[in-house]
Amino acid sequence: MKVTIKDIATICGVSAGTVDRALNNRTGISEKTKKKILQVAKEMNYQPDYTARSLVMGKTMTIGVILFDLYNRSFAQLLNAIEVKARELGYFVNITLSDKKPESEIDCINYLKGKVDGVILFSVNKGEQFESYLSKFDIPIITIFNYVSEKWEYIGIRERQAMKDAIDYIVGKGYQKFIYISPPLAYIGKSNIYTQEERLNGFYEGLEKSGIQSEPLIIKNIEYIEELENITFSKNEKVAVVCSTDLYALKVMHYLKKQGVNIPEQVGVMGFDDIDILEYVTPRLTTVKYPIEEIGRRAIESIVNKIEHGDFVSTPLLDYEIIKGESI
Amino acid sequence: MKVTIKDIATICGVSAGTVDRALNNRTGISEKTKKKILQVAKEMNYQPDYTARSLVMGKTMTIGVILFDLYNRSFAQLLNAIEVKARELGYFVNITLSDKKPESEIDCINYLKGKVDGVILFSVNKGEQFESYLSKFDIPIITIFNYVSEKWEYIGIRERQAMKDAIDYIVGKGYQKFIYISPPLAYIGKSNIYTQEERLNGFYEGLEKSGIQSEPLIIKNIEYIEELENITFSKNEKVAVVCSTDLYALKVMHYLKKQGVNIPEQVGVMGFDDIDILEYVTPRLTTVKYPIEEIGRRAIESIVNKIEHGDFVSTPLLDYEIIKGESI
DNA sequence: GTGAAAGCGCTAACAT
DNA sequence: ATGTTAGCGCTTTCAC
Repeated sequence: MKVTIKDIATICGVSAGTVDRALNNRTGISEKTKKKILQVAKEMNYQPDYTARSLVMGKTMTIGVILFDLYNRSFAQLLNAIEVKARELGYFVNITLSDKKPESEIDCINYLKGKVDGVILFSVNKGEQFESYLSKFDIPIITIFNYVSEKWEYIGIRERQAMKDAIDYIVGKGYQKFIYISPPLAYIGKSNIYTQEERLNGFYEGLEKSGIQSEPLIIKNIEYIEELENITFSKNEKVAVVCSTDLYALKVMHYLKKQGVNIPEQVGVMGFDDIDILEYVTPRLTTVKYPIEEIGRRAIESIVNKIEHGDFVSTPLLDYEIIKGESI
Repeated sequence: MKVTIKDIATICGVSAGTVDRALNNRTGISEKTKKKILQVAKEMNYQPDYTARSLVMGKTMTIGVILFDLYNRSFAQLLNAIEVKARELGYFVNITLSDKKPESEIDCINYLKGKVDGVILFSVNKGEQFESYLSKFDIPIITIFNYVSEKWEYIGIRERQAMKDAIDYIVGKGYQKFIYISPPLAYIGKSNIYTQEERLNGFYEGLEKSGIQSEPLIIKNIEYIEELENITFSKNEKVAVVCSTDLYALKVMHYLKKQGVNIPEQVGVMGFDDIDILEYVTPRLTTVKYPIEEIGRRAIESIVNKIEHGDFVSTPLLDYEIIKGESI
């Protein structure tokens, strides 16, 4: 049967309060009794009941995480980092998935309500209505990647600057014509696609800075490969296809290879994310790498600090690195 | 502030017991009072306190999951399925990662002790000692993928038969020489690599059935690419490189392409898992697909049934499908 | 049909 | 230094 604090108290001939003092390193107990209690507890293989502790302390020792799904390759790394860091600080993690549906995200929040001490939110919602909803939610929330507003603590990377630098790099390679692929942009105004918008902004800024004249083609269609099918890539044009995510870039490369187009001579391809499977793909995709695990760890640290000491640990936007592959 | 059952009781002029009856559809309450209570609860936006409920019911409504990491591409699908199904049945999911270290897996089990009502275990441990350890763990456990012993409920796929069929298929394509790559086999006897062993068994059975004479080369070295570097693939030999996991196969293809080896004419490559990124890789890898999400769902269903009604729902080994690509 | 009371295992405030 | 008591929010038993 389950060993409780009471059992130990009875055996040691002390009260439950004293056992509590011993078990939790509190003051007001003699070394002698403490030692004895600790030993008995160990012998009996005592395991504290976290539920009871939560109830009396009003804390669940759990952090909720809301993501839209787990299919983005980098989320595995993110969750790994979150899980490890949380455990290190004595917290559990409860992951919920919104499946990219704004309504479903609200469900997740409701679901976590009362079950967790804080929430790490990669939001697909935004807007006033959503914010007023979030405001009623009385536990700490930290947003990651998709910015909601200045009211909410945020951790992210310098997406805009990263894409701007990437364009700079590409122009340096002699590319003059640009195609930009980012299907999520179709959801502009409908859901929170902050990171995607920032990347696009960086793209424009990069073009401007480099003085590129020709108008870029922006593809927001999820059937972006079909859009490419309408384009004939002439031998001496050097078109750069900039993709807002590695997955799009991989699909584009796959298509181009099938068409017998030379990469990077004829068409260059650029990705963003540096997902781990790039290691297995030829040619090596040129992309932007950012410290996703760092984001996870910092999010946990910050929210735990908020829970325990009242303040978030604010983090500057994290830096990135351009991975120079062979695709552009 | 938080609304409790007591608040509602006071407002409605009834006792807490009655509120409980109304909120939880219990018998012994008049329609009238029930309706009123429900309405007040809604108006006040009452949210039950799951911690308190857990304490009194002795159940946490949480299922623990132990995996070694999240980097295997298919685990995202597995967890997605688990998460969704668990929520559907009213349970939370608490994921812990053992990082492939047997000691760390024990930590995970200890960690989950008392925090969950049941555990889904993808074990890296095995052996008598481990089993006696598991036996002391007094909540239901269901093992997936890596079989521990007949004492533990298990859900998996027909790995052996799948690999056997795959070999049959490959032989049918005219391949006569075989290389088998499976680095986890180096841990034989040290950790639980049941699925990998089964695949290897299937490989041997397949060769035997097909009457292949030439001895296969079995590579158990994690530096398997380096091993391949020592091999010269002649133009007219048709060597089949069978990999126990898609990730190895991708790396092998990547290497062969760099070497200018023709796939599948000169060397054929076979994978196992059908991870989603295969979609982006040329040539399309031939591989084995199995219903990983089904495993997740069934594991949850079975363990919840055990928790609530005392019995697991036993599941036959699940079936697979050979995905005929262009790599072999 | 409803109320009162006990108690889940633990912590914290107040006595001694 | 230690014991006593109350109570976290809920469920459940037993009266009425």
